[in-house]
Amino acid sequence: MPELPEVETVRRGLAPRCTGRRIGRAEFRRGDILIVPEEAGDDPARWAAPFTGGRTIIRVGRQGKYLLLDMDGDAGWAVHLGMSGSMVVHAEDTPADQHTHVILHLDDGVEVHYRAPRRFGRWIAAPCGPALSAVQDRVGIDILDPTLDVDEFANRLGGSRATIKSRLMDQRLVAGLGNIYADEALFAAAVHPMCPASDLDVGQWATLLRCTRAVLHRALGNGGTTFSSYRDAAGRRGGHSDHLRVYGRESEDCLRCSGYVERIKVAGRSTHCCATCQRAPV
DNA sequence: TTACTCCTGGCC
DNA sequence: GGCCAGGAGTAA
Repeated sequence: MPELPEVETVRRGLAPRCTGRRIGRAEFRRGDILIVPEEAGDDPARWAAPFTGGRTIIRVGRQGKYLLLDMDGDAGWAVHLGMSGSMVVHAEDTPADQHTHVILHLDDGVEVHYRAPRRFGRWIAAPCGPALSAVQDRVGIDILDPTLDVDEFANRLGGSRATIKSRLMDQRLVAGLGNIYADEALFAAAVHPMCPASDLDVGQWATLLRCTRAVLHRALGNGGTTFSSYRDAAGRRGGHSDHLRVYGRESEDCLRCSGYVERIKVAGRSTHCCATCQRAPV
């Protein structure tokens, strides 16, 4: 389940292989993952291929969970991996299975395969601007953006009685966290996931921001978390699964106190936390 | 704020 | 055979 560390790992793998390369041919093998301008009509894949082929990739960026492929001619793609997507660099003429929905054939023979078995991923076209312009209304400041300070973090997420976990996962407020790392961050900060966001005090906001970033950096250092399908740009699994401290550890001992990890539902998502050392809402 | 939808592989 | 996982959009 690609969240920020996984998407950033993919980006770091793709960038050196793709930046400055011309896309000789772009193969869009199915249209239903594409979000393109209305004038594309009912055959988005047919619109997307010439829009992409022949252009040069000038930057591979990321904001939150979106990969941003900027191309020359002021155009781009914001690519979301959904929960099972991968972007893998292959040699020329590598066979693709039925889950491979996009193949970019680069001018040096490299192929970039976008695979998304569960098809939750999307390619969102930016027809006349950088890739980010296609998604800027749905993705807020990246949680690792150094210009995001504690005050702004608290301003964005606080001011609502909604649970802190649902606020942390709202990509429009702060982008990058999904279900796994929201649980990990809240555990690290010893904040209960059901705590109303507006109840956090100044110290807790500071701790939460610091812990969230530490959790993400640690996961990045391990190449992300793989449970089943996630792969980096070289097709490798992530190594962080064994380092998770609370996610997926239902009824096991808490790693910080004498309590145990329980699994509850918060905002409709399965949530792992320690009811003993993560301060529960009053 | 909650519930449903999309989709498929993996598991019981 | 059915349920679960989950990001994000939408509907109730």
